[in-house]
Amino acid sequence: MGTTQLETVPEPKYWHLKTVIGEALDSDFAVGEILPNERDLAARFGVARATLRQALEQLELEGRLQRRRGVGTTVAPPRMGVDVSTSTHYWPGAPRDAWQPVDCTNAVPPAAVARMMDTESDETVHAVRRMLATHGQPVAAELLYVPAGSVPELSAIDAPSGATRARGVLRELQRLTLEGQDRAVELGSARADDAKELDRLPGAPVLVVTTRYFSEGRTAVVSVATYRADTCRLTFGDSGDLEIRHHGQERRAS
Amino acid sequence: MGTTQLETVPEPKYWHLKTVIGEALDSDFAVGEILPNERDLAARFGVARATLRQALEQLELEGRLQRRRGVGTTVAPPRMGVDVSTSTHYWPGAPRDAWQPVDCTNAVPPAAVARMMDTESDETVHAVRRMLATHGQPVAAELLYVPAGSVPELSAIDAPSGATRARGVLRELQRLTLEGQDRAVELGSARADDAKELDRLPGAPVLVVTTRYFSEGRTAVVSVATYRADTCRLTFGDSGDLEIRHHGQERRAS
DNA sequence: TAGTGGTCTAGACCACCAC
DNA sequence: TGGTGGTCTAGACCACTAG
Repeated sequence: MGTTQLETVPEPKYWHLKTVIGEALDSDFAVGEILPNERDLAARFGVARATLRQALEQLELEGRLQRRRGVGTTVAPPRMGVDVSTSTHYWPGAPRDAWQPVDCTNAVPPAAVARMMDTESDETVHAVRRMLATHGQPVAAELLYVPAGSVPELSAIDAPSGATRARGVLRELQRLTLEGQDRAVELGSARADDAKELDRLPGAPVLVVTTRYFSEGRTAVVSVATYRADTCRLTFGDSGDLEIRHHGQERRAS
Repeated sequence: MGTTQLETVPEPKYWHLKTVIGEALDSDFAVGEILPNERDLAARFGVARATLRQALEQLELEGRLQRRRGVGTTVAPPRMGVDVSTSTHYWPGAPRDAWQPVDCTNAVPPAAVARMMDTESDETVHAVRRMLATHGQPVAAELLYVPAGSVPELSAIDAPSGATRARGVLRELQRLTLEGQDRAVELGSARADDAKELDRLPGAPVLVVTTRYFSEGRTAVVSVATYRADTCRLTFGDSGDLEIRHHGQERRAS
C-alpha cells in the first residue's frame, strides 16, 4: 500500500519511561540512593502515578530498584550470585551447608510434591523449613519434604517440632547414600508465609527451585526453595575447577 | 464463622481474588477453556477492572492463564520442561542441538557481556541469533556472542550475515575444545526484539540464562538465552542418567 | 504526625483479532 | 465491525515507617 506510516508505532508510555529512568539510574544515581517519590516523579514526567508505577515495577522486577512502603524507592545493588550448582552432591544439611534450619512439622505435601515421591497422596511427611541469608539479608526460603521412610531412626527423637527436630531430620538424612538429584527452576509468586520470611509482599516474584534427591532407587527428599527474584541470580558452576565468583565490576559515574 | 475477627488482617482484594479464581481453575475449567472477559469477571466479583486484572496478571505470571489481546483469556497447559542441563558438554550448534539459527550480524556486545569475555569493551563480535521452539510454540530466543578470535577460519566465508553465516559460525565453533561452562539464571523482562520473536509483549517476564563457554583458557562464547517464564520450566538433569518428564513417572538407567 | 509506597475505583481510549 | 485485552488517567484511601 502506498501510504507511508512515517509516524511511528506508539510505544507505550510506561515502556519509554522505564527506558528513560533506567538510563538515568546508570548515569545519575549511585547504589542505595533514594529516588524522588512516586507523585513527584509522575508529575515530573507528566504522567499519571499508575503509569509511573508500571515503569518502576518493571525496573524492580529487573532488580534495578528496591521499593519499601513507608520508606521510599532506592537504587538496588547488583544481584548477588547464589550458587545452586547441582554438582555439589550432598544432602541438605551437609557440613558446608549455609542454610539455617528453622522448623519442622508433620504435613501432607501438596499434590504436585506427592506426585514426585513414592508416597500416598495423603501420607504425612516431615516438612523441614530452612532459610538462607547472606549479609543479613534473607535470600531464600525452603521447604523440605522428607517421607518418614527416609529417616527411619528418627522416631526415637523426642523433639516434636521446631529447629531441634529439623536438625535431627537433616542429621538422619546424612546416613543415606545420595545417588543423584534432579532439578527444575521456574518463576513463581511468593506465598504469604514465604513472602513474610523473605521480607517481601505476598505475590512478589520468586524463582522456585524444585529438587529431587534420590537414594536407594527412590525419591528420598523433595525440596522446594523459593529465591527472591529481585535480588538473586542463581549460578550453576560447572566442572568444579572454574571460579568466577562475584563482582569485580566498577560502578558509578557523575 | 460465628466469631468476629476483630483483628482483621486486611488481605488485599486482588490477592483474595487470585486465590478464588485459582481454585475455580482447578475445579471448573479445562485446559484451553476460555474465561469470561475481564469486564464481566470484574462485575461478577464486584471489583474494578484494574483490580481484577491484578489478579489475572499474577495467575498469568504463575503460568496458569494465558491472555491474548483481541482474543481472550484461556486456561494455560502445565509448563513444559526445557532441558538446560549443564552436563551436556557440547558447543552450541552441536549435532543434537534443537536450536534454530536465525541470523548473524556483527555487533559490539553490551558492557555486561564484554566484561565476561576477554575482549575490549568496544570490540565487535559475531552475534548469532537462534530460536528454540517446541510443538510450534516459540520458547526461547538466544543471542550468542562469539569473538572473532574464537572462529579464526571464518573470514573465508562470504555470507556476510543471515542464517547461512550463523550456521557457519556455529560450525567453526565445533573445532574448538570445550573445557567447561558456567551458567546463571535470573529473572528479566523481554526486550522489544525478543518479545516479538517469543510472541509476547515487551516487558513480559522471562528467565534469562547466561552461559559462558570456555576454551583454551579463555571465554570463547557468551550466550544470553531468554526463555518465556510463563510457559517454561528449566530442568537440570543430573548425572545424565536421570530422566524426569511429567507426572510422576521416573526412569533410571546407568 | 507527615510522608512513603500499596491498593482500589470508575471511567476512557487504543491495538489487535475474528467474523 | 464488535469484542478482547492493553494502556492511561485523576482521583481516593490505606498500611507502613520514621522523626
